[in-house]
Amino acid sequence: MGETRLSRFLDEIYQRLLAAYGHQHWWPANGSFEVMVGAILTQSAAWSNVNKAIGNLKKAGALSPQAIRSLPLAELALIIRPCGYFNAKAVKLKALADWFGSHGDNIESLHDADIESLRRELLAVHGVGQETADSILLYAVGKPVFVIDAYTRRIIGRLGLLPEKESYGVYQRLFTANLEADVHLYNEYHALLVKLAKDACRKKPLCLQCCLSDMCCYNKNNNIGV
DNA sequence: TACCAGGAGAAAA
DNA sequence: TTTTCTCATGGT
Repeated sequence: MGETRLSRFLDEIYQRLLAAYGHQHWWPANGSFEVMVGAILTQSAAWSNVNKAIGNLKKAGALSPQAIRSLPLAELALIIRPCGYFNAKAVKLKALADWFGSHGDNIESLHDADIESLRRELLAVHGVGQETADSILLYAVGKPVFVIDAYTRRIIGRLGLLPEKESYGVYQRLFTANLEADVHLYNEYHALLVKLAKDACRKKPLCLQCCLSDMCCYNKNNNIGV
């Protein structure tokens, strides 16, 4: 990756966010399988509610791939009820546990797999879309994959780098083509974007908090296409 | 009361 | 192929 104005700009964003918020210590979970479960449960759900559902799974002794596979669907749904969409997510968790089982319930077995084939496998699992697959690859498996979510779109869109409705792949390439493929960097960068978006004021479209407020409309000011 | 939260799959157009 | 609908609890 060459040093470009865009890569310097993305690095500047990262440095400012890190200075403003510090390390985020993501993903907030104990172990890789808990990360995978959280990635499903957090779909269109507030993390506080996901925490309740994960707490319920722990209390029920059901936070393992074996337990999720063996629990009756209705019982699993009841356990994860606080995070919403519980019937749909119970089906998704079972599909994920089945997939993990096909790898021997062993995260180590995934470490040597190449990213693209592993991503294709995950996308074929019911309930796993691009964001969920990439969250699992980055935060559970430890692959250098940049996660794009609604928060990332909102911030990058408001900075003027890309239209908010641009495709997932284009958003992902914005980061991967301009940053070193580094697991720690991708981990922290995404977490910091989420932190900023949660702090930002939704009622003011260009209010991105003080640390980035002067960087808005980068594309217009610098005439750089991405 | 209404809106939103660390999406994705299925159905309809 | 693209858009719309559905899934649903809990906090603000």
